[in-house]
Amino acid sequence: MKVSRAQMAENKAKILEEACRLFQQKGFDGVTLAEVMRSAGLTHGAFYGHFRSKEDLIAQILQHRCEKMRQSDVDLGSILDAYLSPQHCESQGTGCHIPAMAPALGPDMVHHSPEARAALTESIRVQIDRMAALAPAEAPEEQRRIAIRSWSAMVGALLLAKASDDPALAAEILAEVRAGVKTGLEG
Amino acid sequence: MKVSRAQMAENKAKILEEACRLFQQKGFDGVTLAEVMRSAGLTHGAFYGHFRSKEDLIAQILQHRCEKMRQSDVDLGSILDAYLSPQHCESQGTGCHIPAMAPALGPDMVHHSPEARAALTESIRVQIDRMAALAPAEAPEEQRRIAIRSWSAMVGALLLAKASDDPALAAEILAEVRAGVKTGLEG
DNA sequence: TGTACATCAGTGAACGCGCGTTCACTGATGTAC
DNA sequence: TGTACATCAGTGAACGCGCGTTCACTGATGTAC
Repeated sequence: MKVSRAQMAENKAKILEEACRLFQQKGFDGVTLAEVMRSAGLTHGAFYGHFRSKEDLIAQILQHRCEKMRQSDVDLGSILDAYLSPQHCESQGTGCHIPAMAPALGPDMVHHSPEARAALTESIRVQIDRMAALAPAEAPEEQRRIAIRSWSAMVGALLLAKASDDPALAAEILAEVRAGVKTGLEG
Repeated sequence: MKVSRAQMAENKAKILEEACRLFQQKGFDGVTLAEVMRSAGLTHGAFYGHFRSKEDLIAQILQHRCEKMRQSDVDLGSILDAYLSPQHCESQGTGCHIPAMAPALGPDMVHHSPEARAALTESIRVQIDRMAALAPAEAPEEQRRIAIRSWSAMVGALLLAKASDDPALAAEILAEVRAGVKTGLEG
């Protein structure tokens, strides 16, 4: 049953969106293609009409996300709150962006395709630049330093909070790092 | 071919060691039991003489590491250098400890057994306490804050550095966070 | 505008490989006499 | 101390399940006349 071109584009977008959400939640190996396609409301066979392989999927997701990041001028202050909130740490379903994907996909990036790695690396660069622009107006190198330290702390905090089985400890880690990063970004 | 009790204990220790090294390098799903056993110089069938399952293996490793951490009074300053050095980030083979495992295993900890999760959570607590003890002698709560922020930044930095396909960017991230943490720990 | 047909997105059964797990067997260990 | 035997750590072939991938088929789309 062929569908209209518009519908097909919509389907592909839906696959990308659902896959992104699931990878973010469970990591690359923790998600099956069948699961992705089911979430997108299709059968697994249709997958290969849109992507060459699972590896190709992750590369396209990262490229797509990186592009989106470049375009949008989000208020990082509010991202910080959302990103490091206990709710986000637990549910993760809402929103799908590089900051949230990094802890889930970073570790086994080594085994992914050059395309995927390049896209994630580029995302890291963009993220650092964006955070640097937010840092109090000192020398640019100092802004960059603050950005790198803040961003690292955010990624590490989310990872540790997710790994912890104690919600209180997780909340403490997120709160401390959120406070620390805010102080850093306010000078 | 039965082996002596001493040899058997040695074999189990070797399995734990090699598995730890491999998991740290490639993550839980990236390593097969056959690979672990081959590295330990045994055949894969022998695995179930020592562990109930792959899941049991990761739990025992984390418990073992946590215990070791509690006992040893390592100089964290030197750990910091080693941990955040570009060499360590790339090779990873040398040394096998919670700080280095956290970025590799943290993300999919959600899917592991309660035992494994508990052991890792306890390790996070121990690590925070140890770092807090190193922070300049202010109020204990302030020491703890510094420890959480520093440790998060270290974990995040290692993760981002590993994810990056650009060695220069990786080195920069590690260097900046190393410098930042040092400053924080020195007051 | 209406009809006939080629295209091709999606379906779902089937394939095949990899990996965790099992099991019958081997032969060295270590104990009982 | 020496011998006979039960134990059991390790071996390696085999199993079976899950998942990425393929493929023959379907039927709606959209184009050509």
